[in-house]
Amino acid sequence: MRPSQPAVFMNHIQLIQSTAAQAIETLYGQTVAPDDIVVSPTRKEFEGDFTIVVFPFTKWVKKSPDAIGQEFGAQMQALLPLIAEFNVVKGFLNLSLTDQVWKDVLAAEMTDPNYGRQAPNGEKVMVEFCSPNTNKPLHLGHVRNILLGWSTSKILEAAGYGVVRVQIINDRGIAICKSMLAWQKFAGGATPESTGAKSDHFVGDYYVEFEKRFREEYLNWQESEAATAVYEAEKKGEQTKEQFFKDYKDRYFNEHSTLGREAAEMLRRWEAGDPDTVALWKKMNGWVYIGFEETLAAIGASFDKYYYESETYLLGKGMVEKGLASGAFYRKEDGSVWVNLEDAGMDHKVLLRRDGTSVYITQDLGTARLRYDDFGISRMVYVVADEQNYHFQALFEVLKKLQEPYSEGLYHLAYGMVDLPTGKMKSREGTVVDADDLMAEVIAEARAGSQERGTLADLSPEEQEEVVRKIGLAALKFHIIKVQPRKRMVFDPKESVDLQGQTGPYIQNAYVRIRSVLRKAAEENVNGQAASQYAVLEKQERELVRTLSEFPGIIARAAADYDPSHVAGYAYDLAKMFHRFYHDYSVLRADSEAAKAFRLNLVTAVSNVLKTAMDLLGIEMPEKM
RNA sequence: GGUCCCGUAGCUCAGUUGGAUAGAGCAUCUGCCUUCUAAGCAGACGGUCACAGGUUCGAGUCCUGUCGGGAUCACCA
Repeated sequence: MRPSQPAVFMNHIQLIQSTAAQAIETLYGQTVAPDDIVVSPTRKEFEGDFTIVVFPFTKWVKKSPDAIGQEFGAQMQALLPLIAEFNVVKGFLNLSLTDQVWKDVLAAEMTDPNYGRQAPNGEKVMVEFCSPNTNKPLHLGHVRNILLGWSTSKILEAAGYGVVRVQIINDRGIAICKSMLAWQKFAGGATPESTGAKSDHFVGDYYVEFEKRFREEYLNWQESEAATAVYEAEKKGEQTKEQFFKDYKDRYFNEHSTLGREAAEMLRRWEAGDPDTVALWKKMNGWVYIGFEETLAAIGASFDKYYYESETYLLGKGMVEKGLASGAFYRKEDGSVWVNLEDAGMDHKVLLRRDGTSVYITQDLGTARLRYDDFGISRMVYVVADEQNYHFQALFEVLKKLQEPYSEGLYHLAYGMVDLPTGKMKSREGTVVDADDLMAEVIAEARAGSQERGTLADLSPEEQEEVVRKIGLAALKFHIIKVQPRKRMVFDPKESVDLQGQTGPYIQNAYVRIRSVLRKAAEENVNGQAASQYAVLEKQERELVRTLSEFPGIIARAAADYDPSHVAGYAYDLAKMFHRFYHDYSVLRADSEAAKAFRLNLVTAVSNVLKTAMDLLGIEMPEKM
């Protein structure tokens, strides 16, 4: 891969900024940092490519913004021959670059398929995402997580980082024991093979079965004398029986429930390494992993390494010892170990229980170190829902106190919950949207749309299905990834299968239209060689080239912010601009050979950028649709 | 109660370090396919940027407060 030049867009703006700084020096005798001068792309209702805001200059000269704009524009033009002309509207100086500038950047770099991607910068970053529990299949929340993690990792790669993708799988604990117990008691030896069920769903069904049986058991118990006695003894004020037992559920599970006791007993046996229990655990987790792999493959995500909590949950004690030795942590009289995070605006946090066992954060300390030892990364990104904000804040502070070498490069990519139009997803109420079902649904919708149009008739059934898969997944993925991560989002299944408007398929369609033009161009032996003869660019053509020139900067910003939605928004804007151009102008029937050649290069560049941008979002492009 | 996040059109969302008349899509209505793919284009309709102050030549954006929604504040994970 030949890496592209550094961001041209930044170069043009930076060039104008430094020239403006020079002009300010000359005209007003002031020294200003180029970065402090506001230069932005000119809004489309005005004439020009870039705009300088001259309002701030009134500090130095007693003139109207218009007068300053005029004299400043003239000075800029004198200093920078690339500026063809300028105009002043209110306090805004609009500069137009020469056609030659735009023709040059288009020809020099934008027709390269790798345009926008930066050369390796030698830094390695790890991205952790997905990280499911093994008792249930993946759902819509995981889908958002996976899309964010995958996309962020692709964007970091494009920005020049070496990327390691990992997930940590919560394969232990009471949840999977519930599934194990329910299977043991109620399955009668059934397996995914014997029932034909997708294997992670099969295991999830036993988790649901456990919860169902437990609920029945609890309801029955509530009628007993023992339950009434507990209620009478412990109710608070005027609490009704119903309210009381709602809150009492966890204590019932731990103190009275037969199923609860059995599940807890199973967890104890697992922790003790009981061979039968471990064998059952391996069997059921094995089923889950097969199902997860199918789902991940369908989404199009893959990982370099899997970490398992069963292997990491005891890690971190050594680091706690180290922190004690260095005085970063302290031990209470009861033997528990704590860290004081008050200087970071937080509380004291326990790191080891008084019996010496680990807590959640202890494990993450050890895992962070393990990953550093495994890969030598300098940065780690954790894609985890925002309910864990406090945990990661604390984790990062603790790692800083331990002076871990990667501790300045930690980032929690927090994202908001996904709600449905009907409200929150609740597994207890069966409103969780399953990942496999969701993908099947959007693909079915794309299939229906495609059949209606009949544009794929000349493809084989397999090829048609491949196109339909790409379209459906594009709709789903774009719908989710276009929203800023930190925002809670409402996911309306009806809207997610929309194929028109601000959607993935809309962008795919722009690409497909270009591919069609390029196929025709090849048939007609049209190529881009005469492009340099093209004299005057149309306004829409200039706007397209300028927008293309923003692409490297967009990638850089998305990488710096860990925010794929920037790329999504940009891809949509570019596609929209292209669709309008396509409607208003013809490539292959342009007035001159020069125009034909120039436009061929232009749409080639647009197709490259759209394809790259969508690739960074984990979305594939079809050749036809 | 403390801390953090969110609040922009009927709905879903954009809105770079403060800059021009706050933008898209969906929905509703109206036009445009013998012409490179109409999953498209153009137009109409739709706003007290939650509210109130403040800073500024200029605030959706920054500061303070209020209201509404969410998360979190375990020797759970």
